[in-house]
Amino acid sequence: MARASDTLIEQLKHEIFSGLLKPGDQLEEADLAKRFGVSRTPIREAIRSMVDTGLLETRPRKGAIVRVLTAKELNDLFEVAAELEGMAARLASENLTASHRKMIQCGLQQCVDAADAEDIPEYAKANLAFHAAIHHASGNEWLCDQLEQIQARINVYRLMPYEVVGRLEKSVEEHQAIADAIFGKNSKAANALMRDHMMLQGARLPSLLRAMEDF
Amino acid sequence: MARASDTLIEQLKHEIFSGLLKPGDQLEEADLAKRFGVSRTPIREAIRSMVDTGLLETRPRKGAIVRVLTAKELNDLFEVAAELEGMAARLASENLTASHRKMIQCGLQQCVDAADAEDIPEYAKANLAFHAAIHHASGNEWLCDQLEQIQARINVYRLMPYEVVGRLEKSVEEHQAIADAIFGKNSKAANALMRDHMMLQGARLPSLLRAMEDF
DNA sequence: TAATTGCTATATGTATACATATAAGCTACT
DNA sequence: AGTAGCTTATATGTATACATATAGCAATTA
Repeated sequence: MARASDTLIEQLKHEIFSGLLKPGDQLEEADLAKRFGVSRTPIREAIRSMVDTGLLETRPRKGAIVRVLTAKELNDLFEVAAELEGMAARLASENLTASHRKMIQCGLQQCVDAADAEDIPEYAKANLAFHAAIHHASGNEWLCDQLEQIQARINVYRLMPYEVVGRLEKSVEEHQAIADAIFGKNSKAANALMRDHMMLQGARLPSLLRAMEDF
Repeated sequence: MARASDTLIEQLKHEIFSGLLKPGDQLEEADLAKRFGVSRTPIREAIRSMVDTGLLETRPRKGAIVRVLTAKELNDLFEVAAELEGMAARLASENLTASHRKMIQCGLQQCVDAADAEDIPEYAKANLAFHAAIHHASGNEWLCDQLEQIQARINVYRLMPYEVVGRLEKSVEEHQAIADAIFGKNSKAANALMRDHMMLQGARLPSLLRAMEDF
């Protein structure tokens, strides 16, 4: 049997990503214990873990809340994400194998299809798949882990309908260019294109933050 | 009063960094509870936290051990460290303030002094101070946190006398060049020099790993 | 003699009881 | 009426008791 705390982490993450729990919402141990039908012990372990990964924050004697990021913190996060995504693209281009090539192409195709259908939620999924394929293609496990954590933190702020249809087209074009660079073993271009791609995402932060304040 | 688990984390980290606990050593909850005079609860929280930061690892139902890194994992770690250190150097050069400049210069001086004295443990400390100064100068808090975690993980493998005196001289020269590039606002050079500097560290990995196997 | 199966010891995972610090609300005094 | 101090309620932090799964070992059989 899997550990209860691990299950809890998954469920809490899901509630955060789906928007049920918003930044700033408080998590009371007794509440959660009743809701999930377990004792406070695994709840505490799950909270502790999520604090360590930066999804939650605690004030001493004041419990845990879903972490609220300031504009600067979000910006810092995107800056690091852009750097590491660029690194992944570079390494993927240098170490490309046939199977990884296939996975990247598959992710790309999902993006194209979702964009054609103008299906934004689907595009969000496809986008993650495309990036994850590149992460794995880098061959650096530790880099994958880091990017996964960063993605999780960014995703907390991704639930509002921030994608405009026009942007989808552009995003697909950028993805295509990145994939081409990787497949063409042009590691420098892959790195630069990916970084630019991420920076554009980050540049939309101000409007993202303004949208958040409506809640 | 600070939380017991936080104190425990510090103490356990210290034991790992000082070599009392070596990679592969098992941590039994009951043992630790007796040794530190607390119950198993804060012990478990501390272990959990250290697993999250990658210092320990657990097998289900088999408890925690100090994480053992394979050669590839250490290599991956250095690869990411080099990228992020390079990023920090670049940002430091772009956002340099007077006070940060002073801190970097201070760290550099400590390195020079320790190298002159051929004091290897002191040099290790000075080295960390120099790098930490650059991390902070980047102005990116999240980047600082990441680099701190990575440093901690690398440091587990840093207790053996791996520094030869000749290397100290070279390391100082490299530090000087990096500092010059940062101070001269030459962000591209700062990035490249720092990456090369870190890569050289990583290149010494094979001998490092061989040394480990003696234990 | 080797392998398989079952038992037992032990360490992890969970629940609950207890301690304690903080915050809020009330009362009394200025 | 406002503020200061005390009291109480509540949520966090810790300890301990209980449940359970796994690993090691031994005994029996092929």
